Amino acid sequence: MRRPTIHDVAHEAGVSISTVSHVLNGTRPISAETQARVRAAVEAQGYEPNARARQLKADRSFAVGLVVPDVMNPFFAEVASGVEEELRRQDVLLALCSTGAQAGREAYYAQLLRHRRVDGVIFLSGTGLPAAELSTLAEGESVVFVDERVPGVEAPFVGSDNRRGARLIAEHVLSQGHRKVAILGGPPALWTAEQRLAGYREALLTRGLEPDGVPCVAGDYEREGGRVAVRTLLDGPGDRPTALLVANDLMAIGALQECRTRGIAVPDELSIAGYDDIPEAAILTPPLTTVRQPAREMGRAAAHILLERIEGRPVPRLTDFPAELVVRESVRAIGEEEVRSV
Amino acid sequence: MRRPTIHDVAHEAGVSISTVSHVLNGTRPISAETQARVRAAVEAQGYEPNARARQLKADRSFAVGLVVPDVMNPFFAEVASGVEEELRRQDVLLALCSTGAQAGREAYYAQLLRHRRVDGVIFLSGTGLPAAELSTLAEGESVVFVDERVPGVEAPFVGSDNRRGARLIAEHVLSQGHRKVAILGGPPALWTAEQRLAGYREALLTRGLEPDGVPCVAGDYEREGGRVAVRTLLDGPGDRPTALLVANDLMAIGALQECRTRGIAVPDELSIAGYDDIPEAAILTPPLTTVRQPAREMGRAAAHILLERIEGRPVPRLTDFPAELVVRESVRAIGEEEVRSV
DNA sequence: AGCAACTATACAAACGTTTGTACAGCGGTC
DNA sequence: GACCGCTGTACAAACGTTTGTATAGTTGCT
Repeated sequence: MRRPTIHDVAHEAGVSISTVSHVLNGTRPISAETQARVRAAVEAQGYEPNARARQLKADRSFAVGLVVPDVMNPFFAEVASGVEEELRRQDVLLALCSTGAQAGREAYYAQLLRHRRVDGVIFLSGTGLPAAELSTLAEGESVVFVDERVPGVEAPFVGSDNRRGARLIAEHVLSQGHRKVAILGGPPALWTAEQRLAGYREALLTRGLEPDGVPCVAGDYEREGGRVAVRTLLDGPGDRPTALLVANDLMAIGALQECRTRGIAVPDELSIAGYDDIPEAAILTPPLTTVRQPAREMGRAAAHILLERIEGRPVPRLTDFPAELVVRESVRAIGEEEVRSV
Repeated sequence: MRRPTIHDVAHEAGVSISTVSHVLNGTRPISAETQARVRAAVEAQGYEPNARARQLKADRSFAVGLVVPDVMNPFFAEVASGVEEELRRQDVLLALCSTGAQAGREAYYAQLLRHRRVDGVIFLSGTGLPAAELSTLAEGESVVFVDERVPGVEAPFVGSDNRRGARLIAEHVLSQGHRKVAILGGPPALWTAEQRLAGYREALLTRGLEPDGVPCVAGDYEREGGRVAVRTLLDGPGDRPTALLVANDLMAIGALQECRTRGIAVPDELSIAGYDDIPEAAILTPPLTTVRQPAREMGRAAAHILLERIEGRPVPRLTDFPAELVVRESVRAIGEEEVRSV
């Protein structure tokens, strides 16, 4: 049973196809009786315009891609959720592309999305793919980058002030008296990782600590990676640190797990600070002190900007959200006695 | 700068457009020299076939929709991840649709996806939308349901044995000596909720308990919902239960939080059993005893079946994965003394 | 009565492919 | 030397819309 086309409707209504098109789109005045007949025919046949034909004609697909390292990462999931929320308001479909933080897959999706001629792409890169690669891949499409900035790329960017966020939390742990801190950073190729590191170092300097003196290892922003990275930190030479600055919450969770298996009490023996404020952060034991980024808002903003840009309207080159310190219980003043609440 | 079309390439190579098409698709033998000239022209112009035109002609969009209550729910995120993984192997795009478990949005997306003529839809319903609604909405599309079964619908279904899973975990807590148990169920309209409830009751009967005698409230499968639901359970008449059967992990987390604020020790004073084995389950304090569903596999299978069905090949009506008991620390034998491991 | 200015509709081109059909050239066969 | 079959290519139709242009019918003005 073939689905009816505009021809079938026109035939049944006894009018031309252009007339049908015009009544359906309201593109031109059509007499009331003709409209009625057309609508009746549409109803009778259960006609629905063929979106594919429409897309060809309009040279628009009413879909945009979202390239993201991993939807299972709660932070990315929240960004994705915000993106979708905004797109839905305009009946635009979201093509979800998870790269697993693999450069090959990121390139694959960039290419696939371009070949498919989606109307635009939101990039949340997780691979540090160089700007040159990305911008040729994205060439011709409207693109906006979110969260993770790719230096040297000219597209609009939506993010939050990672440097300031990192500084805030580092200052917080230092203000609690910690002098022996260690850093568990993100993938060095990533801009956010670099920014957060810079923020930590700023805070250290302010407190009179030599940044190059603090142990620092690079993680991969994932739970298991955080777990193994924290091992090298804990097994490293010198005294064990009293506080850990971890560049994202997922790795902080890994660190927490490692501490648990080693029997290191958090925060009594070791304070741990995270970044992102994913939903899990609040339900951990102990609840994680971290930095909140408005992930959903960022997703929404990115989608909004992309949509505006697709429409040809001018958009901001840079949209910056504030990052906010969230103090919970995983960071404690040094030497402070544990207080059992029950 | 207009993107080149097949005409431009044909012109530059001095051949007809059909020749270009045939060399690009290998649809017909073309002499080596002609091929070379065409490829050179393609290269020179940076030609890329217009997917929209191709889709119109082929009457395929090479995209499928995934309707899901909420990507931020880790279980659904994992299913989505599996779906995407499978689709990627065939260069099929995934349109992500989050309904927020709202029937209106579920209907909206079903309609949008049909209007957009995606090649198929994977439904993970979260609203208990009646079969009649859904099947008309999905009419004409290839559809497969995953995880959440909609009774009375004829489409292929991929799920896991919720009833057995629930029975397993209920038997586990009962085997630990608990007699005063309470049930925190899922949304009554949902099939999984009903199945899990049935499984719990089976186990209760086996152990000689009267199912109607155990307190039972309905939750919404979400964290906050679990939290408030557990309140009514804890504040209910009669003795406080010693064990809670919670129909999914998210609600179990909510229950855990509520217990923490009330100062109820888990599992010492109250055992809690979950369902789904989301990644968070393992990192909670205490780690959650729960039932594992192979979410990623289910997603993969659903995508595979959908793809097969789109190709017109026969597919199984029912694909059932096993559910598996995961014993961790949130359920403890009754009366057993707490043993501090450190 | 004739013409201008509408209004409502029809016609046909265009969007960029894929693919069935036609045909030109050519070597081989009787 | 006419015919057959084969290879390589061109032509044109079709997919289902949207939209610019043309036209028929009506009204109103002089």
